[in-house]
Amino acid sequence: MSEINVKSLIVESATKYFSKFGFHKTTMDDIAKHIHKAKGVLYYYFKGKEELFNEVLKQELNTVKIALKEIVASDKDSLITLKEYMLTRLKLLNTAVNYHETLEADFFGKYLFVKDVREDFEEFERKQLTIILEKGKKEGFIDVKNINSTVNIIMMVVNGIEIPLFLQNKYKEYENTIDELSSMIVNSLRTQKK
Amino acid sequence: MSEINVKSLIVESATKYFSKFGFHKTTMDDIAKHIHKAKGVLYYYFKGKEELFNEVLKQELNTVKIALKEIVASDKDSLITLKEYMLTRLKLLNTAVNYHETLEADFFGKYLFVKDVREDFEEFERKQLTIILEKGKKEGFIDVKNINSTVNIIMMVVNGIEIPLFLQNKYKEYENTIDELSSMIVNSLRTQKK
DNA sequence: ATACTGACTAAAATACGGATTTAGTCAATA
DNA sequence: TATTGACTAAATCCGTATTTTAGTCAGTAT
Repeated sequence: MSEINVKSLIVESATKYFSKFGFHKTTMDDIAKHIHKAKGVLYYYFKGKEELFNEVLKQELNTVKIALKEIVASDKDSLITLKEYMLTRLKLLNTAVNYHETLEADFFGKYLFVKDVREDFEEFERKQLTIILEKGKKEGFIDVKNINSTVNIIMMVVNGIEIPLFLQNKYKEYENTIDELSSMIVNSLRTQKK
Repeated sequence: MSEINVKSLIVESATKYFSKFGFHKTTMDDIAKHIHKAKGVLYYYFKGKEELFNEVLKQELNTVKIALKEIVASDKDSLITLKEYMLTRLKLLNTAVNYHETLEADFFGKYLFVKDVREDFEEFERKQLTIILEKGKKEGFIDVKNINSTVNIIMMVVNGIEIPLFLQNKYKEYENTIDELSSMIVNSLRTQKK
């Protein structure tokens, strides 16, 4: 029975509950009962509920990270890569319900304990975008004076639309618009033929 | 005393209070006392608190509308007009505190009574952007296949960044990024020289 | 030492009743 | 038509009692 890692069982169960009911409506007892253990064992593996949630969130974002890394690593035209990156990012995050819950962290004082994981993800994204833009610049497809500032803009746009998209469930409705928005941004970076 | 329009006195006073304390922290009595009238008189001119707030919000947005109309009516290059439109829009809305309060309308069930005014403003903006793009298309500066769809994108972007900008007071911090974002969007619409 | 239990505690969330505030009404008045 | 101010009903506030739940820990088993 304990040949299977209990810690990962806990995370698995926690993922189910947090995803379905959210952080507040999930109790540590729910999770413990679900894996037929006493509640105390959760505190053997995790400092507390917040740390456990962070772990779940981290794993959720990790699958997104992996997919995005793959896109960035591809040897396609960097303009295509950028568009794919944006579309995939939004598509995958659209199903990341625990991430959705933490969106409130930015706008209220809520979910402050999730700051580290969110910042880590943001840093990751900045890095990937920088890689894409640098590659594009080197190859001559992309023309930007200041890469860092361009990254800021893209981050601002993709972060900005998250709330209407995810918290108001408008993703499907706006899918087309998102696609065209991505194209638009990519176009504005395309090296002009003079 | 009543040669001056009492209705506008009420709105003036209401504007002060709503702007300073917000909708919930302002009482009808506050407003009435401030103009040395009995509370009942407010209900002679307005159906209730919500209608009064709507009137205040309407006027607040109206000054923005007027400024934006002026920009759209100018005979500058339509690409410049578009950029000016976006920057002015954000700059003016940044100080529209009652509008800020209604931003929550979108993301919670709160402030539903403000729906009409918000929708009216959105319609106004779509109209202005359409005018700019059509003019640009006619003059050959702007190259878009579908104007309506481009309007959607621009609306999505400018609406999207409102929350971080206004509710988190990041306007000053992001002023540069906003400027570059506007340039970027404008650039993506610029007719390519082939 | 490692993994786990389950009773225990303290803190947070919830429920509730009573007091207070406040939105909205209306008959009277000028 | 414009305004008053007392009145009502609804919402908010507030303290408190109750319940739920996060987190602890001494003890058990392996």
